[in-house]
Amino acid sequence: MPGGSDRAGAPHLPATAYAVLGLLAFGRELTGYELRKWSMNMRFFYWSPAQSQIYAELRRLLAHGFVTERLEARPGRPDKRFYRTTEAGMAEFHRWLEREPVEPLVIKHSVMLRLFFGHGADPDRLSDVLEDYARWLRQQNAELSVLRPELSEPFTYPALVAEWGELFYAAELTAVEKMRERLRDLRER
Amino acid sequence: MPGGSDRAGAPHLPATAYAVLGLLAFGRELTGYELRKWSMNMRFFYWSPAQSQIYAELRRLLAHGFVTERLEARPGRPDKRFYRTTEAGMAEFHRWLEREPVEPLVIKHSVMLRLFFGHGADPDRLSDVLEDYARWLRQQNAELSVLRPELSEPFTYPALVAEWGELFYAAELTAVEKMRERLRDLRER
DNA sequence: ACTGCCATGTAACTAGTTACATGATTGG
DNA sequence: CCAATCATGTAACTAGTTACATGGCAGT
Repeated sequence: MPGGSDRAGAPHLPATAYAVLGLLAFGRELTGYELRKWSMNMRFFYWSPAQSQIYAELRRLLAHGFVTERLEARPGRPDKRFYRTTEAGMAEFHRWLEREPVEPLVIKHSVMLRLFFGHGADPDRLSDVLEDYARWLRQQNAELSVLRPELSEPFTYPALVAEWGELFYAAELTAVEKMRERLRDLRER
Repeated sequence: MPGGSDRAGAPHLPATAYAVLGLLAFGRELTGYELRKWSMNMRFFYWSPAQSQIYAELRRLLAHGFVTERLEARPGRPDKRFYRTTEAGMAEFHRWLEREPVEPLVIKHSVMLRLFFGHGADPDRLSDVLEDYARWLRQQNAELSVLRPELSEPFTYPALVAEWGELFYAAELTAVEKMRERLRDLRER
């Protein structure tokens, strides 16, 4: 199928492919390297794929005809590769965005997982884990509040998501505080 | 290495293995099938592995000597297999819980992802996506509030996590409402 | 001189999913 | 009698990671 034009309806690529395609849909010509950095800015709400995975998705998108590749020769090392969406790519992006059913939320919340198994642990150690997590949450929020004002003009929607992210991390922080209280109660009882 | 006793420090199994081991650490003898149902109760904060994955992890835990297997013959079909933690398994469980560094939070938030790329979509369609998500969030919360009171005695910590889950979904719900307002503002402007 | 960033590439691996098959038992 | 549940098993696949290699260029 790759290489063809996927005339026969939904190719449902993996989510990572749409993430890459979506980044290119902002209209700029980007390299795999730049895409990787962008995808790292999405880490607040979407796990960042490995570098090798980005390159793999680009090859796949190219094979589907959803992007074009422009090569720039760099003597003595591999060509630099710039990618751009095609019309077919934009169409597929819109189809995904507007018609593809939304996949369920995926969370791997390792902190909750440990608290879930808390009966096997020292409550103080659990409280430490929660405190570490709270620190990390504050860090995320700080990074987001730096990032958000930088998102203007074509990035209205990313700015919206950044705001959502801040709400998310703030809410998580208050929940963590409540859990630490609960742990204190359990210990005192 | 499998088959040995992992005397030489941390074997770092994948998170799924610890989830299974942790469930067994509640002390009951369980089948793969039962473990799968339990793991589905953890879907609120930890993605549920496929059935085949649970069985694979059990084989791995067995090979590591972290669980024992008891067979029950069932004429005409495969033996029923009951699993139980060993001392080594409990030790490994505690090591993971208390000393293994906590993995970072993994989220694949498909709704945020779509909103992030919202410039390519009809705002009404985005609002619909958010509404669907809100409905799902309310559903999760309803299920949790049924589940929570059932968690007593040895399940104090799971109950705690259920409470956290409710806070999580409720907070997410208010964030979604705010995002829908923002979309309305964007459309009216 | 050294560090860090730019930029691509690949091999080997592991985690995980999908989809199917088997067949008994329970409950309406 | 039928559907759902119990219970295991397997093959084929795909998504994704880890770890390494290459080498130029910019700044301190």
